[in-house]
Amino acid sequence: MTTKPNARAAAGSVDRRALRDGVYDAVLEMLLDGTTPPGSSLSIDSLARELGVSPTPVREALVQMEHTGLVSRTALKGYRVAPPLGPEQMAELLDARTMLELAAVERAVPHTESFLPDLKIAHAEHVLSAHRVRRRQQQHGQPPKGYADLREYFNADWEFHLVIIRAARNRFLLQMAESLSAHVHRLRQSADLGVYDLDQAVAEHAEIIAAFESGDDLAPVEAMRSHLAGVAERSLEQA
Amino acid sequence: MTTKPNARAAAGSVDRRALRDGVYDAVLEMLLDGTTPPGSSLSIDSLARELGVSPTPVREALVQMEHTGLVSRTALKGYRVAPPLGPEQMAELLDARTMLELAAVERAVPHTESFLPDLKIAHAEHVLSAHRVRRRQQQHGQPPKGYADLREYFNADWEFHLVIIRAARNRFLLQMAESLSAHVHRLRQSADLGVYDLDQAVAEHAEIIAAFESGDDLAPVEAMRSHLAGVAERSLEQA
DNA sequence: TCCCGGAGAATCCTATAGGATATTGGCACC
DNA sequence: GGTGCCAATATCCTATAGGATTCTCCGGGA
Repeated sequence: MTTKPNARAAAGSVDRRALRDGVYDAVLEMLLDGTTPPGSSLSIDSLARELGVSPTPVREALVQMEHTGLVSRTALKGYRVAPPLGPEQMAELLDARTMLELAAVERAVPHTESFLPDLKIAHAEHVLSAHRVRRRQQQHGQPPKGYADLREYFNADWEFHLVIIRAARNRFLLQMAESLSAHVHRLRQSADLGVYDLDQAVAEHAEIIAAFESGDDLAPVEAMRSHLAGVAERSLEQA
Repeated sequence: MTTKPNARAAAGSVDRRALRDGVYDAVLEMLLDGTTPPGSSLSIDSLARELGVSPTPVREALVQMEHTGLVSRTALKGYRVAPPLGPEQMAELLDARTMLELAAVERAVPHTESFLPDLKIAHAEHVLSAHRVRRRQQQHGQPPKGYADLREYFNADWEFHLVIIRAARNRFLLQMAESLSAHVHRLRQSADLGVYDLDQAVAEHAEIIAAFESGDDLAPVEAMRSHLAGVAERSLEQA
């Protein structure tokens, strides 16, 4: 979290964020670390005390987080951490993601030239973070679950996919992808295969790039399909 | 708003709603009526005074509404009504919707038997509300934009599609559809063709039902594709 | 032993107050 | 006449207080 690669291509104006945005990020990190037991209740006041702020911004952050599905609200009762993804929900998530990303690839193909550099940069960062995780894994034994480098690796992986989805030039597709993003991250660390998945994921990403470069319009779709099938297989075998 | 057809199939327990939920509905209605000029600013305090509540629940309702895209927030500056959908965004919306709904139909086909009754019920309500709008249109001349019967017609139309999407048995697909719903409604009243669209929409819905009943696995997809193409054509010719 | 009811605590929800920030209008100055 | 600066206002954002609701626990009765 040293850098903020949030690509606001508009102006360089870094408009100040309100406190509730910071609380949102904090709670998000807390949830994605996997330390909070799923199903447990999230008390507004507890979070407020823990973060050293008043309940008001915490409430708003939770309202904003509700639509992601990471927390569920019951009126007058409070918020609870979303239960873990069962096998069915995992399959549904992978199915929905596949549908979305294949459609995105189809729409991105005509603009290959314009986004291919970005894709290569994202891939480079992915390779780099993978290398870092691998190194860390060899030095120390099994790292803790919510390791910072691992989180960064996840982000780089997802960013690779986001570049393609952005290239589809459809803000609603992008919106759908972002609404799925939290669940995808949760799935990855739920079945914590992420560590063993490194080489295959990188290789498959490379094949996707190669497919875009081939000039064949159908190749990228197939490459992405193959990649997501691999992700699905590796995810479900763990469960 | 005499009845609440919110189909919570779970239990009959009508858990009391908090005030902020009511405010959300009120603001939503206000926005979907088309009376609020797009791009204008939404003052928290003004809304609070207008609704007779304190700013606190209004703030939370707006936070919840932000992710729908109907309002846009700038930190420390406030909320604004989303600008109207330009031709490009309309095309993107229809494209995304088509992708989503075709995928949903594919996945719903195996469960045709179980949801076909619901679909017929939804269609009946659609026909009914269409009839009501047509009557009203013949009696009085051109009704005002945010007419109650028209709103109900829109809801019935969308509910028909939702039945199919629910039958796909993928909560993430459903989640995506709901995130699109507000924009679909806005598009309909933006290009206020809705009034002249009645017969064709009803007829195409009937063809979709017939396709599901035919037993041919591909027919429903084609029927839906044809319907959505018609919607797109009728929407874009208005703009 | 099991079930029921009520007191207390914890939590949520709304209202209000005050500090912080952005916007607007006017005035001096070039 | 145009431009920049400064005060005044409006608005947002956060903190705190109090009412309303739900949960917990414990004791009495069947």
